[in-house]
Amino acid sequence: MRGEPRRGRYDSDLMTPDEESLVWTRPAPARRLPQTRESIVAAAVRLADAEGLAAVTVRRLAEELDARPMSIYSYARVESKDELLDLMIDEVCGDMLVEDLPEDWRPALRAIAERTRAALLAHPWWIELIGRNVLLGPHGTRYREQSLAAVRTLDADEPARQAAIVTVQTFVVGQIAFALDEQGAAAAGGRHPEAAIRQYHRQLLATGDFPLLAGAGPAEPTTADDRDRYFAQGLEWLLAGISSAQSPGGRPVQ
Amino acid sequence: MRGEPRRGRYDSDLMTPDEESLVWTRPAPARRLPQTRESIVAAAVRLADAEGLAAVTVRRLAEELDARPMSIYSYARVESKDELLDLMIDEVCGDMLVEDLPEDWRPALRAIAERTRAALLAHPWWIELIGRNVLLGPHGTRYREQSLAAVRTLDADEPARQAAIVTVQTFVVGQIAFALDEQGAAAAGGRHPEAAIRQYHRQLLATGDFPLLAGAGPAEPTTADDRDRYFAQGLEWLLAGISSAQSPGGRPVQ
DNA sequence: ACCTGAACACCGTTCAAGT
DNA sequence: ACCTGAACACCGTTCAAGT
Repeated sequence: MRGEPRRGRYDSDLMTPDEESLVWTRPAPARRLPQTRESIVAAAVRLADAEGLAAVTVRRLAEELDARPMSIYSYARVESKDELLDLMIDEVCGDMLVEDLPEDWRPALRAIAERTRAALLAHPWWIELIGRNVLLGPHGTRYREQSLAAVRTLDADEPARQAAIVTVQTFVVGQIAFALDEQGAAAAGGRHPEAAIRQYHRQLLATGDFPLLAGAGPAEPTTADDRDRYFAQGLEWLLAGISSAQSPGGRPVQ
Repeated sequence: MRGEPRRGRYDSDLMTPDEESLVWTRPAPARRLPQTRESIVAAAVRLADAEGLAAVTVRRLAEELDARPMSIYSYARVESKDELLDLMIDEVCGDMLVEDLPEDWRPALRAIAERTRAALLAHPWWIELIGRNVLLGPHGTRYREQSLAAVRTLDADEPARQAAIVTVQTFVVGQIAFALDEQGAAAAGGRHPEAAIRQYHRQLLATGDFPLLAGAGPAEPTTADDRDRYFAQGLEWLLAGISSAQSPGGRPVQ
């Protein structure tokens, strides 16, 4: 399959006269198909998912794709690593889109919140990139359109509808941010040894300055289950609050 | 005032025979008082506030304090730059503490939310550091105690009280995150030229795939006023929702 | 024109040498 | 013991040279 009849000793420009090994004993001709932008962005996202944003360096990415560092720029046709990050951001925005958005604002907002949460949990590094106009790209734009569609049936004035969108987005991002914070860099290499944290915590409580924390017992780390519950609970509170903005129910709370 | 009688030509070990300038024409003897941990952390926070987290490098910080890079580690008694960031994080947590926390859960949570928001707007880089156990330090611990104190009067079961805390924290962080995102790196150097964004946006809308965005008119950038309103509105919705968790009013929404 | 090796100006941190 | 200069192994990116 792999082995083709060898035609001559030096007919390949990959072979030099002093090269003694037989062609088929060496790895495939390194036919580096030039990577596409998509394949590079996908590789970068995979890398970030697996090892965190810090692992995404131009050199490392090149290694991953069996290319030279500077080729990343050429192949993906980006002018800087920043632009590559922009592409990664928008890729994840694509994961935040809900397939069949319900008509009603309440299930629609709930669906968006849950879909967004799932995407962010799958790509936690996305949060770290906030502050870079994360909803600017094509998928991000579609996401904004989706949010507008979700609140169409919310019977409130335009500012209230906009506030509802922002509030829900905001809530999701905040939830994930704190969830990631609590599990800490624990996943990302365990910056602080668990034992050290516990001992320090005991030491602080021993001062007597934190009666309520002390009363709460030995700070159990929040479980994934807890976080699911907090998310569901908070979201329902939010939706309940927003529904009070409905015109029939009265003026927006203020 | 500055000039003191010159006592001799070489009596200072800062002066060498070939040094021709007069003592008082040169800057003060560079009496580098060894910096304290506090002064170093304060300088780092100032630097981050003024030029962003990226500007906080060991070398730059040393320059700022007229010290050698490696002295930062000695003076602040930190083992890595990561630990310095931990100190910076906790410093900001100190700014999130409310002086006189109201008794009632509702004004208490509102006060915490507003105080937290003010601190985060003053130190926007804090958000980027989430994921590092931001509430682990002494001030962070006090902040957690404060949150527990705030919900004491909330007549709901423990999980609901915890959810209320998480939800409010979460909301604030999310709000700031999106606010920073919208103003983008605009402040931080303007990654994307305003004109380019507008043109790209027009181009996307021209596809007809975004009827609601198109109908909303030329995407006005959100003003600080808008953000204040969204924050206030969202917070009230949230508090209204939480109040539905009060035992007399019925079981927590679900 | 497209691709890329070498080099540049950074970074955090190690380490051995200073005092 | 405390402090620090030089060096190391990185980083993103420039640039000139290759094809």
